[in-house]
Amino acid sequence: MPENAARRSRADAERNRGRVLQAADELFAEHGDQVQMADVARAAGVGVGTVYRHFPTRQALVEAVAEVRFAEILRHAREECLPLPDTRQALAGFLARIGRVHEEGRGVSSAIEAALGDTEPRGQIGADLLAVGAELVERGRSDGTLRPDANVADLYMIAGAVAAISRNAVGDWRRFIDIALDGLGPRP
Amino acid sequence: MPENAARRSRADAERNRGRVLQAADELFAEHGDQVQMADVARAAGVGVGTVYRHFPTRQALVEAVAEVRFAEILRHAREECLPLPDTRQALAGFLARIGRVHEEGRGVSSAIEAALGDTEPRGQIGADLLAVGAELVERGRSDGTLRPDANVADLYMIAGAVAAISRNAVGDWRRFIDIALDGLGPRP
DNA sequence: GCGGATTCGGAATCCGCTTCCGTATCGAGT
DNA sequence: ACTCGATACGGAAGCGGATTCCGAATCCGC
Repeated sequence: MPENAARRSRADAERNRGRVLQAADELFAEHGDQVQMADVARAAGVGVGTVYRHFPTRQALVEAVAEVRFAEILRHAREECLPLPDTRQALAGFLARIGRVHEEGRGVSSAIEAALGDTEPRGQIGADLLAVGAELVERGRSDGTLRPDANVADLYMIAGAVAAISRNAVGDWRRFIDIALDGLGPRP
Repeated sequence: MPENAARRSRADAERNRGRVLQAADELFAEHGDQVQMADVARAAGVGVGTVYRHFPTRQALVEAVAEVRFAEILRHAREECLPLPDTRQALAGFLARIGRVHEEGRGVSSAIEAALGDTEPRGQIGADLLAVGAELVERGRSDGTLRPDANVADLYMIAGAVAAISRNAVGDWRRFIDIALDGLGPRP
């Protein structure tokens, strides 16, 4: 079941792409930014040339790994958080997943920051995440979980903060989520 | 007035160190991470070898620049924030200075993050900043500006978040400061 | 003003990302 | 099943930037 026959005709190429991506994910997670392209190639059992065939640049590889992580965050948000009846819990669960992913994949995370200067995803997944966030914030505003002037940008900003805190192990990000959501709650 | 005669006997060395530091500060602030050691040397009017004599590594140079910025934050905190009678204003002013410094020196800031994986200072200045923060938090707890369980680690964490947000231009960090301080305020 | 110690300058070296191209493999058509 | 053009592979060479090295220049106590 080739995802797109016009784009990728050969099966071995697809398989190698997957191997490289997985090897990169694991190595980045374990050794962080200091992983070299040659290491990735060796771990994936291919030559450097092959790595570059699929990911034209080190940064592109890092982004591809990042996209996998963000896709997971999006899936979790849609399937686990949106259904929760308590909006506060939904928001906390969403942010907590971001914290956890960045904490576990600290290496990936810092590699992304180093490569992109920003930890948030772009493209389709980014847009979808924003949409889910907007929905949660809207719900929060109408059910009184959030103050009336709360908006997606606030959530986005807090998400970035959670990512930075967990990535750098600068403190207890779970506590931070509580503080931030209290701050975004209705004014007394 | 040699700061330490035993450590630095020759005056020209001291002068060159200063030139390099200043050139690096300006270049990092303007061009960010992409500045090369040779650029710094040229801008400072010295050879690369001289840069390396004073800062054994690119990272060491970045850290030295960072220390200058953090010293400025510390000075501001002590002289401008501590004297403020309103603790909330003092905390906001402290955090705002962090935001501003990171916003203006975005290049330095990301270079630091790239080099250290963390944006907070170490050593004496770091300890002093922590002490000032502790004093502010203590005041806030006793005068009711902050909730009873607030602690320095919370402030430290929020400071890290402000730094990350302003560095990455991920949102309005002034608004974030308000939200975070509301969250750290007394529970209703 | 002299001499040893210290610092300077920048060419040479090292290292990691990226490119290039001859070789190996795939798979559509027969 | 076999052939052939197209596609992908591997890894050596190219390149750019950080770091090292060492002879020349400069400083400072005497």
